[in-house]
Amino acid sequence: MSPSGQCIRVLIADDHPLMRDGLRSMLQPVSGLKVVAEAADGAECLAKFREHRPDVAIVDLQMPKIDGLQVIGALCNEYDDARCIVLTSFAGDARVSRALNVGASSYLLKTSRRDDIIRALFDVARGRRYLDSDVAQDIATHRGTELLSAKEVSVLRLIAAGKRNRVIGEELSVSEDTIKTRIKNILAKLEADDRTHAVSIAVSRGFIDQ
Amino acid sequence: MSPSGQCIRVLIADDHPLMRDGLRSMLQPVSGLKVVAEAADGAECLAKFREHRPDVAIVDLQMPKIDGLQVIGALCNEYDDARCIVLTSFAGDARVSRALNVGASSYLLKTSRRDDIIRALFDVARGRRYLDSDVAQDIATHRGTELLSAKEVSVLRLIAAGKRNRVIGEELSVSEDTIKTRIKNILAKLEADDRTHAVSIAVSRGFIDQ
DNA sequence: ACGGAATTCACTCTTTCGAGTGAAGCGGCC
DNA sequence: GGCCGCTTCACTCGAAAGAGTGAATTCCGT
Repeated sequence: MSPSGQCIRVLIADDHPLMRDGLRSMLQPVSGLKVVAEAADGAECLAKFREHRPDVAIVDLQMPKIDGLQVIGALCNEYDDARCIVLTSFAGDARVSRALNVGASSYLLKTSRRDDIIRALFDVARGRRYLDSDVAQDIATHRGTELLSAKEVSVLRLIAAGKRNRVIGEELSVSEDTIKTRIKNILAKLEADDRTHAVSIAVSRGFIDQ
Repeated sequence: MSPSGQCIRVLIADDHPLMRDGLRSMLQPVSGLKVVAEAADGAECLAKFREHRPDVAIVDLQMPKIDGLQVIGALCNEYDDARCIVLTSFAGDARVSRALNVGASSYLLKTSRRDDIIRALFDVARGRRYLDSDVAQDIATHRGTELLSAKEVSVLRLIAAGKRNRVIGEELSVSEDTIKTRIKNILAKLEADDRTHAVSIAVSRGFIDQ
């Protein structure tokens, strides 16, 4: 059933004690699964993974110290057979894409049903990917749309902070006209009506946080 | 220990199965507490509360069908002795204030430690209020700042949707100049630099969602 | 090396924003 | 009644934003 023919060994990484309790009590009664470690932040997650080498790690994206994305990236880099499942509160195609790009095998929402989570665990342990139909739908919807470049995201963040184009240009060491061009491209890519709308869309789709 | 001298009877309302599991398994071993019902949405929460009349209800704010705020408002209206604890993922002084205004006795974040949640339950069951130091700090910081009026919030929502002042005026059936005045007041109250900044602040402080 | 995409900057022109100011009606509260 | 905050509307004016175009540059993959 698991790569080792025994139980699938699971690591849980989430900064919410409640969520860890919920996961553990959900997985406990399932035969073929065994929670071997828990972590409350990114650094602890890395350490516990290296110590226990679980078959699957369930990782929240927003964690103290080290971001979940970085943790997954580091683990997948370090171990070819690392299998990570993202379990987070927020959808948004950009977040999903980034997670899959750094090596995650699955992206689950915390609203998921028990069955989906358990099925994802078994699928991922076998080396498959598992995507929720909602989540898959989400990326499919925006597949044609180009993701924003890093520079465009940095502009968006400064826009959200209330900076004017001239100030943004100074902070990023480019001309105000360049900022205008970037914003024009951002508006086109996000199909936004103006800068404010763009920030709203970017937040809901996960390009920028908060 | 509880109002009835027996166990404190608890209702859990949360649309996340994981979170309900976590709460139940956290509260189960605590003597003096007993989870008597669970609900996965607002309507179910109302029904289960009326059926079981728990001593304390732990309610998530974002739930399907009926919003947590409305549920708490209805319950506190219906029963003088209804005690509700908000347990949610998001901080933000506006959200906290609204919850307390409709009758909630406590506002906890899902990042809370087990001890805090259990202490809140016992305090609230005794008719006291319980506020996390972080949360209390949050409202204290913005105490001097006036909350936004309903009309101002409606303008903010339309701004976030990318509408221009003229269009917002048409949709709300007032003149564009009135919209400008409202925005000016919003910017002053939120100490925002421009409309985009105002939306960012409003989202993070819980005046508008998503 | 070549083509293409991304990036940068410039210039014009119209619309929109936001500051500043003033004024008037409405409602609650002391 | 009088104060105060909310709401409404009006008018001016300068600053900022966004549309539209064009063009040079760098970087990347084939």
